[in-house]
Amino acid sequence: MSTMKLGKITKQSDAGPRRRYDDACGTAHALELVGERWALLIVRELMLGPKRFSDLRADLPGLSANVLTQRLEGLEATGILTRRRLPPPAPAQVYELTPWGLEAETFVKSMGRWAARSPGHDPTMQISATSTILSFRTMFNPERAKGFDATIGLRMDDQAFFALFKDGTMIAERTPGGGDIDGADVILTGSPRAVAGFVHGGQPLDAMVAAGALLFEGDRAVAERFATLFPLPDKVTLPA
Amino acid sequence: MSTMKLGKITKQSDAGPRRRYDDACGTAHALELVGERWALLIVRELMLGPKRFSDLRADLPGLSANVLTQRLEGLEATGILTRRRLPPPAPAQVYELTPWGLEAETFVKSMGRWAARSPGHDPTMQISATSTILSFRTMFNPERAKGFDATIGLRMDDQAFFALFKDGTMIAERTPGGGDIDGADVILTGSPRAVAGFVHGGQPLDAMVAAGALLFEGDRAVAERFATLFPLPDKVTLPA
DNA sequence: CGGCATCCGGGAAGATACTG
DNA sequence: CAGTATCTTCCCGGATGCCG
Repeated sequence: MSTMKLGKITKQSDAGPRRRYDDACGTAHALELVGERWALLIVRELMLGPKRFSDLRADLPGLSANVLTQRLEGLEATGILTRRRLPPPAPAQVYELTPWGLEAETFVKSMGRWAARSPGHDPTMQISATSTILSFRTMFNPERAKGFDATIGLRMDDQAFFALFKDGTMIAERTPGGGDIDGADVILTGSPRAVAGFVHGGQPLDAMVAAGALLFEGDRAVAERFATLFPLPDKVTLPA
Repeated sequence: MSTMKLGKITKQSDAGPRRRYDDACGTAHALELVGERWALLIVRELMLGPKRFSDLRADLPGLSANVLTQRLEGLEATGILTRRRLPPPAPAQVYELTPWGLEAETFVKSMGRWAARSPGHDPTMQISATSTILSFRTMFNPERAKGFDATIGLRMDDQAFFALFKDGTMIAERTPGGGDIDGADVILTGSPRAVAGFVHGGQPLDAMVAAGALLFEGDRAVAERFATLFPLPDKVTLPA
């Protein structure tokens, strides 16, 4: 084997599914873009900002490196994400949604809201930090946030997020560097699952803190109020 | 091989995908419900009312009976659709979305709108009658329909549809029996592809009628106006 | 360690033929 | 018309290993 670098030639980086639907319908085309297994979950994980290959692997347990590579190639080829190299300080490669890729948030949330009504949906399973924040954006009820002005800081999986409430609106995002939420009225630290259990599952704050699942700092009343702003939709009752 | 009928015993009709995502995120659960190949397109085809097995096969070329059976079982088991037997006159079996299944229209349309911006989307391909009507619902622009009061009848694939415009709103549906659109201001008859070509593709009515692709009856001005009410979103320009 | 390529086993999807 | 049975193909998932 020589050291010749011919690898790229044989690569024939095809993107997209080999099996077509041959359908002009927009929905069918959407499925060709993000309908393959894991594709939409990868998009979801990038919704709050760029991530590295290994971040994606960590946040999507069960997804093999093999398939992740294929999906990233496909999503890049269709213009949903781009691959970018970070500046010298941390010369890592990250994957980032394009503006159009970001627009997928609309239907990703819409799908989540619909599926949350399924009798088969179990909200107590493993969940990623990104999914948790997106679930806030999905289930946020402006009515309930009337008159609630506060900032909530969240630490999950060594990342920092914040939710800023003002005039019945919410902005929920990931902080760029991973820090800088110190001025928040409340800071909650714990696994995404614990945070979701508190906010969506209605589990009492005291119990979770006592169990060591959640770390709490700041104004207790604000935290309690925060947990009421994201009501889950009613479950469907199957005709059966 | 004996003629013993043991088939049902070994059938173990499981529904849903064997491969799980194990993710509490609503989006992930949605993918377990309708993320398998063809599943969402079957849901789409039922969006305007019940259909028979063979209707679905006809409207989804490329989908084999094999897979259709599996999907229908899965979608029934999760409560997205039900199987119903029609009364004596036509003792056929039909598949019908449950109320919850119908709610999927929200994100089906949202996906379609998003994907229509894809550079890879080719609206001139084959399309089903149902998709065409759904594309009207998706792309309808109330602003452009201000002051437009009219009823458009459509005949596609031996089914009848209508679009009723009033006060800047639109109701677009399939007629139950397949007829009764005779009072419409305009009646267009042709393949879904031809209708979509006229409405979305901006192809001139005269040319299409001359080519025999479209049959036109009624008020020409109304027809021309109708074709302006569903502007497609701008295509994405890839950074390349 | 991050980003792949490669090989392998199991299972889902596709095509065709066949049955009540 | 409404599926079922069978065979083939190919995708998915896991493991391993290469290379910077």
